Amino acid sequence: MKEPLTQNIQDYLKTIYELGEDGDSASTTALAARLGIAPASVTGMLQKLAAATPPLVDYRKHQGATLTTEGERAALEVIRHHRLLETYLVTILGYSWDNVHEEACRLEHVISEEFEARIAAALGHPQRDPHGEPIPTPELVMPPDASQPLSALRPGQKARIVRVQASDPALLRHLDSLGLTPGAQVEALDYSPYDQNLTLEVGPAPAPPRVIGVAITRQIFIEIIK
Amino acid sequence: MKEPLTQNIQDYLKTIYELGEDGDSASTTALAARLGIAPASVTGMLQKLAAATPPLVDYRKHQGATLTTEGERAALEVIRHHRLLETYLVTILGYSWDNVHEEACRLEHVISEEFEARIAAALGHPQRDPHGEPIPTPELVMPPDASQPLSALRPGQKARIVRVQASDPALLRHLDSLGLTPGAQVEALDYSPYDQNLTLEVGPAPAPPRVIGVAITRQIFIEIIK
DNA sequence: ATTCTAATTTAGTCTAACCTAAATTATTTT
DNA sequence: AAAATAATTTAGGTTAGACTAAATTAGAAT
Repeated sequence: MKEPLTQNIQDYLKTIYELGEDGDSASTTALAARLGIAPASVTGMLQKLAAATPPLVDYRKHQGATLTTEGERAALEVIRHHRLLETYLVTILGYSWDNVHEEACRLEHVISEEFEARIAAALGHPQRDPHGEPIPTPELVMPPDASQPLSALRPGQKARIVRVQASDPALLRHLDSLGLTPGAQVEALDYSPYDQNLTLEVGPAPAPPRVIGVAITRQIFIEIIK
Repeated sequence: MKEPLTQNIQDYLKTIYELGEDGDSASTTALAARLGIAPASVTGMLQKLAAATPPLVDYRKHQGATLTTEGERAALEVIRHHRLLETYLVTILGYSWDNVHEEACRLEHVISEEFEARIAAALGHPQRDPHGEPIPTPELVMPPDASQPLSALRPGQKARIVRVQASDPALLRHLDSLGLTPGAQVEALDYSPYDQNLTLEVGPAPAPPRVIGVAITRQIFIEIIK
C-alpha cells in the first residue's frame, strides 16, 4: 500500500502540480509536451495514477488530471527537494543559477529525508530558491505567493522582481545579463499594446532602458512597490 | 555508441569490480548474492554486458565475469562518486559513518561531473573516504593500497587501521564503539588458532583488551607499524 | 570412471514505461 | 447542423530488467 513512487511517477505528479497552479487541470497534451513524451503515453499513465490505491490523480476522459491530496503531497515533496537542492547548489557549492535545474531534477528523486533536513539546516531553512520560487515547508505547505507577472506592469509603476519562472540556461543567462533577477527593482517606462513590449529601467541607478518582449515578461513575477 | 549506462548496469560493474579486487573473476552466484537478485537474472545481464559495444565485461560460460578496460572505467567512475559522496556526507553534512552508504548508493548514479568536481574541491581532493577506502583519482586510477587484513596480525605486532571494508550500519556502529576506526592503533596481545580470535589492545593508552572474531578482523585492513 | 551435488544457464513470464498507428471524441468553423 | 480540425484514447508492440522452473554443466567424492 505504501509502495514508494517511481521517479517517473514523481515527475508526472510534479508536472501536474505545476500545470495546475493556475487553477485548471493538466491536459494530456500539455503534460506530454512538458515531459517530452507522446500524448498516448500520458493517457496510459494518468489512467494508472487514477486507479492506484490511494488514487494520486482525479482523471476523467478528455478532461485532464488534477492531483488528489495524496498526489499533491507527493508532488510537494519532490518540489521541496528540487528547490532546496537548487538553493544548496548555488549557495554552498557555487553553481550559477542557470545550470542548477538539470542537476536538481536528477537529485530530487533520490535524496533521503535526512539529506533534505541537513541541507535545509545548512541553508538556514530558506523560503525561496535562487529563482525566487517558494520552497514548500517541511510539512509540505506551499507558501502563498501574491506576485503577478511583469507583463502586467504599466508605465509609471515600479516593482521588485520576486521570482523568475524559467529553467532554460540560455534564457537565465540572458536575464542575468539584463539584471532581471529576484530582488531587482524595475520601472516601466513605456508599453506598446501592439506587440506587448515593455520598456523598462532596471536597477536603482541611471540605467539604459530595455525593451522586453512578452515571452519574457510573462515568465517574470513581481510585486508592485507602493 | 556512447549511450549512457543505466543505473543497473553501473551497479553490476561496480560489484564486479569489488568482487574482482582479489584477483579472481566475479561468479554468477556471488554477484546475485551481492545484488540481491536471482542468479538467472545475473546470467542474462552478463551476456548482455559481454555483447555490448564496446563490451563491458569478459564473460565465458560458467567462468564468471571480469571487467574490460571500458567496464573498469565505468566502475571506477561510480566508485569515485560513491566514495567522494560518503566523504562529503560525513565531513560537510555531518552524517555519521554508519549511515552514509545507502545515501551514497542512490546519489552515485545521478551526480554530474560538475557536482563531482565541486565536492572534491570542497573536500580538498581527499585520498580516502570515511571508512579509509581509497578514492579513485579524477583520471580514474585506483590508488594502490598495501594494507593487509587485521586477521593476519599476531601477538606482539602493532598496526594502524587503514580501512574498514563494511557497510552494515550496525556493524559500523559496533566498530566505532570499540575504537576500531581508520587511524586507530592496535596491538595484538593474543591469538587463538582454534577460533582465530584475536585479543587486541585498541588505542594508545591503557585500554581494556578486546577479543575480536575473524568475521570482523577480516573486514579491517591495517599497516603494520615498524 | 561414475555419480552426486552445486552452480549455472535456458526458456518462458511479468511489469513499467515507452512507442506508433488507428480510432474516437471534442471543439471550432462554415 | 454539418464538416473540418485538433485533442485524446485505444490497440498492439518494444525494451529493460527482473522472476520461476527446468535443464545442463562443472567439480567433488566415491
